Amino acid sequence: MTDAMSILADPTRRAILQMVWGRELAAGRIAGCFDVTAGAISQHLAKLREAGLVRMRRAGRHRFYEADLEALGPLAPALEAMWRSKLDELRALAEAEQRAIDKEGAA
Amino acid sequence: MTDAMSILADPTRRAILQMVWGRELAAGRIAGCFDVTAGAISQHLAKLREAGLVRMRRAGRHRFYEADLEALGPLAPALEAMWRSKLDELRALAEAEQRAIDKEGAA
DNA sequence: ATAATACTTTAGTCTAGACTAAATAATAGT
DNA sequence: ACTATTATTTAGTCTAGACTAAAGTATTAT
Repeated sequence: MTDAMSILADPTRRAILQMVWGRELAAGRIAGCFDVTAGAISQHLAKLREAGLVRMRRAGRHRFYEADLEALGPLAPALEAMWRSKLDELRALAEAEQRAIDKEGAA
Repeated sequence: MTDAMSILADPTRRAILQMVWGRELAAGRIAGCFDVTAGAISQHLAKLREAGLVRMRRAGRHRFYEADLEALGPLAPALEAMWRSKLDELRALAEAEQRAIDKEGAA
């Protein structure tokens, strides 16, 4: 499970990566956004780090994580595109719903 | 396990996808290239198909599979790049070995 | 009809890995 | 020193999913 694809198969790990995409974030801040325990998130962060997909920096009792876009290679633009199209998808869905509501109101 | 990333986490499935990248191939021809049973490969093909990552065409008692590059979206170029750089990697390794042999011969 | 070929499906096993709770480590404040 | 805070590590559970062997489904050939 050392290759990037296997690491990124887990949805939680992808969500983490998305959170630290282009900005540092402390482990606690990350863990706070999920339903699972801090321990579980710490394990995910360790795997991301072992695979070299994120960098870590200690500061006092905090540990800041950030995505390593270089290390992701060709996957970096792919992920960005997927996340962007996911957002586009949701937006399109919302618009379709809005149109349905408008139509209903006009009837 | 319906998302493309989870489907592609499995190395066997990635190898299959690579085999049917840009050319149709019968299930049997594909299965022949792996150590696992034909049943196992059939299961992998079913998953790839359910996820829409490959297309299937019946012809007599054969079933031809081919990658659906459209469906892969942003992952298509990423995979191509990864496979290319993998090949480049292997080539570089082979050249390094050749240099080592040459050097040894000269000593 | 019978048999052979090409695949898939099913039933059941086994393991990787995601999770929790609790213990441990390291730093900072009082 | 003691306590709180931040995070990791460990031990152990539970489930998804990859695999096999065997049975099932089509299709073609004799």
